[in-house]
Amino acid sequence: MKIDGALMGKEIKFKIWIEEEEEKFYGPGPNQLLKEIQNEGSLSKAAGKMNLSYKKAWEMVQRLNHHSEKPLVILKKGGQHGGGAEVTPHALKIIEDYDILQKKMKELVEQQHEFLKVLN
Amino acid sequence: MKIDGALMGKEIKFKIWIEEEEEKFYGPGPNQLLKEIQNEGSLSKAAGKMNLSYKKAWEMVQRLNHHSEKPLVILKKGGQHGGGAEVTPHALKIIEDYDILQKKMKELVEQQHEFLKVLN
DNA sequence: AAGCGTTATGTTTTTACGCACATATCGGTT
DNA sequence: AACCGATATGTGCGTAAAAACATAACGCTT
Repeated sequence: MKIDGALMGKEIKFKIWIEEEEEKFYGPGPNQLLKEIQNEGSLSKAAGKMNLSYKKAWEMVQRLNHHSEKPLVILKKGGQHGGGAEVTPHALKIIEDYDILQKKMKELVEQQHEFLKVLN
Repeated sequence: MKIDGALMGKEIKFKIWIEEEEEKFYGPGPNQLLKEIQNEGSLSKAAGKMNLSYKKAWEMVQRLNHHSEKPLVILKKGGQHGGGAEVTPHALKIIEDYDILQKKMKELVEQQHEFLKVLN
């Protein structure tokens, strides 16, 4: 059986994000960053895993914390291992919710994808 | 009754597009452009309505036609009115399908938006 | 107090992109 | 054949985004 979507190489893609006062602060990037921070316990290592400059990662964290009542990431400098980063329980909740919405969107798109046939 | 989404100014936004071989060719911009072309019968006027340069609009049309088996826009140069632009029935079908998907996505997001509460 | 690894921040360089501008082309009308 | 309005296409400039580079600050350990 032929699957149109794959054969013709056309894909429906989408992106979800959260913004406040015209500023985007949560999306695919920050979502992944939070997960990496959770794994690594370090912002610089998390950035490295994502092929992201430390600076951009740091700015992401600032935006995240700025737009949330309670901090999502806690950064510590100095100390035994030079410092570190950890995510709060609030962050875990947001990651989960974002992933759920992402999944539902994906299902919706896949249901609907036969409209690409018009392009043939 | 308080509506969290409005009060805290945080919004969930999304975008859908179609791409082929890493190249985006259909999204909110082209979708609106097709509608404007249908109204105006002219690519330059359609571009004007969108505050878009003629060049960018023309490139959009090239991409649209390039990635579709059958043309979505027919451009004519010269003649009584200097030329003109019109959309094909295929374009109308795509516009419709895109708008439907857009609407369903919007509904899904609105259902799900209570997850913003975590940010308070 | 010296060392270490990480966070924190500034400066410079490069790249990408939009945008204005200029000009050519076409074909029906007059 | 001159005119007109729209399509067709190239070029240079300015700005903004991204990347690269440099350096400071911190606090525990030894």
